[in-house]
Amino acid sequence: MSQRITINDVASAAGVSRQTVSRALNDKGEIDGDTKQRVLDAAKELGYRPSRFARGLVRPDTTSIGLVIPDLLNPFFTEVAAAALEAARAKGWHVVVYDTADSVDEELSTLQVIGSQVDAVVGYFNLSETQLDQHTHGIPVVLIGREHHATRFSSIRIEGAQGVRSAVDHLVAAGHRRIGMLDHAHAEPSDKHQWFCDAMNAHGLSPDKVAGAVQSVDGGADALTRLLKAQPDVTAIFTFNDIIAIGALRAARRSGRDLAVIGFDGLQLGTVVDPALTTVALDTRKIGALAVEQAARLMAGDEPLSGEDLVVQAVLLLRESA
Amino acid sequence: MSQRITINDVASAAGVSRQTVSRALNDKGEIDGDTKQRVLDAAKELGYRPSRFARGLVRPDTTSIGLVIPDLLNPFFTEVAAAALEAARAKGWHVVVYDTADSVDEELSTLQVIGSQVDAVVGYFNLSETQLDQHTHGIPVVLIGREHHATRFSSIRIEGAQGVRSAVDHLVAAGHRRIGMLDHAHAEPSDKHQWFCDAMNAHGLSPDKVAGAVQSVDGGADALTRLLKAQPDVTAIFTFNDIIAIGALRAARRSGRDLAVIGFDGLQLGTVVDPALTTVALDTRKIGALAVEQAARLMAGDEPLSGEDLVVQAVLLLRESA
DNA sequence: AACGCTCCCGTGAACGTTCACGGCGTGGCG
DNA sequence: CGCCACGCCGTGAACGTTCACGGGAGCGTT
Repeated sequence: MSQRITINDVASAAGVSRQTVSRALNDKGEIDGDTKQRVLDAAKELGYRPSRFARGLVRPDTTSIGLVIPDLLNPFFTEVAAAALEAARAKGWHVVVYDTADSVDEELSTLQVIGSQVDAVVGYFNLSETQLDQHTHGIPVVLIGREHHATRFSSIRIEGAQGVRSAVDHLVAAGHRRIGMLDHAHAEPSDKHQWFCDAMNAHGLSPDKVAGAVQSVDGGADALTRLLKAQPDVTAIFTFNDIIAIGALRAARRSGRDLAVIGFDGLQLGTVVDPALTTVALDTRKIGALAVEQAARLMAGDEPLSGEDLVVQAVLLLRESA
Repeated sequence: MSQRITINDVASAAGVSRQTVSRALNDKGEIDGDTKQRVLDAAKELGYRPSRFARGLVRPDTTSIGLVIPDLLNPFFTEVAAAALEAARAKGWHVVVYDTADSVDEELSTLQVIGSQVDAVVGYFNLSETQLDQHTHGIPVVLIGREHHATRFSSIRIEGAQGVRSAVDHLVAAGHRRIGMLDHAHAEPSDKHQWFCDAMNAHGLSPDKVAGAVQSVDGGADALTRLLKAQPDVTAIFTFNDIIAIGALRAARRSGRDLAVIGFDGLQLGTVVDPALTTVALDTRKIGALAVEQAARLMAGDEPLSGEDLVVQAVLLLRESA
């Protein structure tokens, strides 16, 4: 029936041996021109396709890593993914991409199947470390934006306190005193909110004008109008991410208000809106490259990067919106 | 030295046989609880990691496809990729993503290495079919937005004439007569330019107001100012893609001009700008899903999709910019 | 004529895992 | 006591390819 066509089938069809077929297909030399052509014809005729597994077994020269992303359509993750892809290509690696839709179930089912396909995993997870450990079949794991404990794991740390501080400094220097924030809509406040509070306190300002926003453009617009209704005297805002900031920007312009806006992420996207978005930027290329580099060290058993080498600093990126 | 740790190493370390180790690691049953734990400990101790090749050889149950994209940072391709990822996940497939940076060299080097890693290839190529045939090691290939000839290949066709026609109809109905176009900057005009000309001619309008634009926001802004300088009486424009359209929109607003703009692609991104971009939309989800489905049929040897089932129709998507 | 070299080509072995089978001990039942 | 069933474990074989080696034919040189 639908048996697989092996190199032996091609060999007997062409009247030669395995090895000769192998030589013909891999441009090895030590083969006559005519025989080579005959073998190639036979292979095409039979629809022969070498088994990547058998080849990988005997010549284990290709490594591939899994890249786990919560939502590829979110431009931030797209940028990280593109950076990781580029870094991996430079090493000659293959990257298998998984989109978990920010769901723990999807993460689990991804992990289930990932172990037997890749040599290391890099990305974003909501799963607990215990669960990661359990389902990951012993391969190296690099967590982005999250702490780790087991030695098999490693993590890229995102450090934003200074960047947010600069943003608030900038707003204060421009004369703003009543500065609000649009945080995410989850139950517990984000890291960014904490950084914002610290920065405000350092200026003796009270960080009490906060609203939660769904992570979308409309969510940002919505949250801004709510915040403005409750706190009409706000003159500037800082947001959880650029997407929300863009929504806020739109809402402000539509209501004819002059409002300074600073986002977070540093997306390219921020340059297409008008005014271009001032933002606390993360170097997504660095994040991707670091993650891949760290995976490389973990796999090779080299001294892994650590401490300061593994943190990505957020920095204020001045454009037009503040 | 840096020899690979095999199942046999674990076996002798735990004082059992291969098979028992295999059972322990795969939750197979037929194994004592204590022995299982001992094996697991030994495996962790040694840092054992099963070879995906050996496993794949004996149990060939996982299929994976290659997705080749010219530029992941271009939101259009991101959307296609996300759709393909989703469709593949539904089938339990793995997707290896390659970004070729729109370069023929990168396409070649990608192909070089792709054959031994995936069971089918889906995506965008500039390479000639002969070259594809040569470097693709006999695996099925699905070309997006491009014709094919060999039977091993298949292609998803993008049909935009009607959509562009609707766009021009819409502009004409709104009273516009002097309608320009911002095409891409390549030597030969694009398909979209042809469609545009046909639509204009159908209205007895002359499609002579055309400028070439680099595919970026700035490129679009730039091209628009050039076009407006040469043709000051233009009241509406159609663009090669949404990115260019967004640039044009910005340039128009900054110069205080009231200009109707219609883009092409239907990106989500078009909703974040203000005014939201009216555009001739392509169903990226359908493109991705179709490509994966077709790859599935090719691999299974089933009757492949053909004719009308393989075309994606562009349709006018009215938002605010026209 | 013997030797060596080059050009082709074929044969065992190995890669690391799982499958199919068989075996051994223990306990229960007739 | 004999038999079978069951739980646990080990041994050959197989998956499909490449590597290392060996060998024969043809030709030129000594």
